[in-house]
Amino acid sequence: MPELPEVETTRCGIEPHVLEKKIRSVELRERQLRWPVPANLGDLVSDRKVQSVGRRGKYLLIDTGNGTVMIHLGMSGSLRIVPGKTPAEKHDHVDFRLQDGNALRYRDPRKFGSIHWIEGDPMDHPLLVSLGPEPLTGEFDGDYLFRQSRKRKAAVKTFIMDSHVVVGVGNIYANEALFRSGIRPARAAGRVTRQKFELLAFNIKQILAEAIKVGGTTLRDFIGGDGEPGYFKQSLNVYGRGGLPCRECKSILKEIRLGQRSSVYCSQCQK
DNA sequence: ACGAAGCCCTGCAAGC
DNA sequence: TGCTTGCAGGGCTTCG
Repeated sequence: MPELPEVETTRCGIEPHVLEKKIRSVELRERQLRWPVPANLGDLVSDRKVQSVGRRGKYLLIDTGNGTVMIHLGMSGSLRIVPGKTPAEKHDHVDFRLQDGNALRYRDPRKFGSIHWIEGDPMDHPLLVSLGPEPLTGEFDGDYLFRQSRKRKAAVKTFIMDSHVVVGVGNIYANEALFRSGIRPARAAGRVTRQKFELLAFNIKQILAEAIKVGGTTLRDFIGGDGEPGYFKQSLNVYGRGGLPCRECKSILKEIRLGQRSSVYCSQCQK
């Protein structure tokens, strides 16, 4: 389940292997993802040289000069570099064959991901144009969250997971950031104090930055490996620990559902 | 404008 | 052991 740190780790991992490289051809084995992959993607990018590998939220942006390939990994997707002859396995849907003999391989068992072709400025694309700020920039802080949340009755956890508020805060890190900040996930966003939002914004940045840092140490796995950054083993305080004792105060962690997402919190530590 | 619910898909776990 | 059922999950879309 790629969250923003995994997407950024993926971006860093593939960048040195595709930047300035020419795409020779594209093999589409499965076009039915979240949205259909353009059938003529191969024609559009063949013989094009990759100009940059960017990211906006959880969308990867591969600029080929005449347009941009926009890739989302959904929750089970991965992108990795494989030697050209590596046989495709069951869920390996797309290969971008590179001039150097390697291929950039897209795998996505659950097909929640997507691949778009964008001409013109990718930031004008409907899926990107109304996204909230990047969490690791100065634009995102406690004051921003406070201002955006006034009169909002939605649960604060749902609020910070809304990509129109801020991008890249998935379920796992939302749970963890709220725990660290001492805020109950179900609390109405409009009733969270400015001070608590300062803390929350700080913790979101901290957690995402930590995860990206750890992900960076496993970059070698991107070549030929399974493409799974190993940082996931990091100890989580609440996510996946419903019914278990809180690591801080030992009381039993509660698990509820908010917006159809599992939410775990400590009723002692979080108010 | 906001919020709640629905939907897409597959692997895995639990139940029989 | 093998089959069936249920569920998780990102995020867009639809409906109220």
